[in-house]
Amino acid sequence: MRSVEQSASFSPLYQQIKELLLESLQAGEWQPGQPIPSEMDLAERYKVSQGTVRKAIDALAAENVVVRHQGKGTFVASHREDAVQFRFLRLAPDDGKELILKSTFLSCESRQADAHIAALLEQKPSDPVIEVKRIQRFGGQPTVFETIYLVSKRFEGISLERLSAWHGPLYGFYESEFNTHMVWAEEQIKAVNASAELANHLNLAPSAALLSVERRSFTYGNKPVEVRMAYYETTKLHYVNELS
Amino acid sequence: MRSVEQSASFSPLYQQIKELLLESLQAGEWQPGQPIPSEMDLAERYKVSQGTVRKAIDALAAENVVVRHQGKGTFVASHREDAVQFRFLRLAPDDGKELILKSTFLSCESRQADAHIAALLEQKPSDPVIEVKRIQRFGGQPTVFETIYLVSKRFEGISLERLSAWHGPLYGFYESEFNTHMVWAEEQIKAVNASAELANHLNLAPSAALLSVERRSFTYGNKPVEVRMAYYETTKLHYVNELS
DNA sequence: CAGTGGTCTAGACCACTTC
DNA sequence: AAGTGGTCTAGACCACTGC
Repeated sequence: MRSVEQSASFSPLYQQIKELLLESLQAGEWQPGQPIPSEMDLAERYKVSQGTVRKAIDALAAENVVVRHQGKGTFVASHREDAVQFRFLRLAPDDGKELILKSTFLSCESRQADAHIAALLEQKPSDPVIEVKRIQRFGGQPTVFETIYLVSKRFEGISLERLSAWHGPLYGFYESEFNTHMVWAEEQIKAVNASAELANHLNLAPSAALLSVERRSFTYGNKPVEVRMAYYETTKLHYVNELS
Repeated sequence: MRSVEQSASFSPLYQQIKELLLESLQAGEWQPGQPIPSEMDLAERYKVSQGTVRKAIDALAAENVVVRHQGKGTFVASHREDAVQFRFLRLAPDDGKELILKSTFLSCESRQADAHIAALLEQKPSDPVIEVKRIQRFGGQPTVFETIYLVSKRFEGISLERLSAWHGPLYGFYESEFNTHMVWAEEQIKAVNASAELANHLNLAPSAALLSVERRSFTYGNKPVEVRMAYYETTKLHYVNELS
């Protein structure tokens, strides 16, 4: 009864449906925040049972690609929604209060990527990348200094003005203005002593300990599109992680 | 047809089955590394369909409480298996090679918990706790200094000799010797400057930057049983995290 | 009330492991 | 060949949302 033939490496039907759904998402057929068709409609479209579509969507929901709402529908995940923020911003104040960061963008320039950044973004070393720098303040204190590298092709037209005019999480900005939704990211964390430049930016004694967080973010299809080199001043904040 | 009546706050059958399975695990009915009964047997036991048992086990597998092996059975998760190591040890060498740490235990004493530790372990401030200190070396260099606090009741008879005689991950030791399996943990990470004592232990210049990792680990039933205060020297290693 | 996702069942068949 | 988990189907019914 299965409508797709089996190959040497067996892939269950619901996996294939999942891939088809991902392709539609990648192609922009359904936009972040908007509903995808109902399970019944998709079952009809792909000529499989509702249960099989359900399993495909379950897998996408487990990966936070899609969000289910009983009685309403299934929606494409969006960074413009509050609940999603803390998946990518793993900082919390030590006193348990709410985290409020205030962003100031310092620069936004196109430059040739160095070999390391180019490799991380899967670009040719000669390709240009966009470099953005910003500071975030917590309770008035400069607390986070970030250098952000973006794949040029995807973010054409980005500027210091547009960044500064945006209020809200950066990933919401990418989504609204550049049609780019981040699906997941990997981080490498170290403790480092502040350089003279960093100490200056963050108003610290030189050699103060800072948390160094290198993040690489991926959009649909596991394409890396952003690399961040961040430094967190962690006397009043901490990075939170759950091992499960 | 459902064999359990509904209450004010609706809980689906498979959730209830999941809770029953967790109770059996907590009671030690099935031991880590050993198989639980087949889905058919469990369906018979709880008088539900195989599909419902399946959904309960799916949930437990998603939480890493249990591991499925097609054709063989479903097994209680164990820290004595290689694959599980990296869920709780999130360190990786910068050069991409394999991580090999060599443990040396420094002390193991019973002492009265201070208020903070007692609260984290959900003990009364007057209750005793066990305090263990150890150093881990990476490529000969002292790299990790840890102070570990354990709930006394669960770890009666622990000693420096027994700790030193064990080879392998500590969580495997807890499992084998004290019948205690860790299910999940939460970590709070900061960057700090090394104290004189730490600099001495880790053979560093004073005020070197160290990664401070405070971990609280939980066994079945979300009972906290271990707190760790660890310091990582991160010039050749980094902490890895995936945001998904 | 209709439409959505969520649960539960029963049965058939597939893939993998072990004997 | 027998037993395990894994897939797929079809149908019934439940819970939640919005008109």
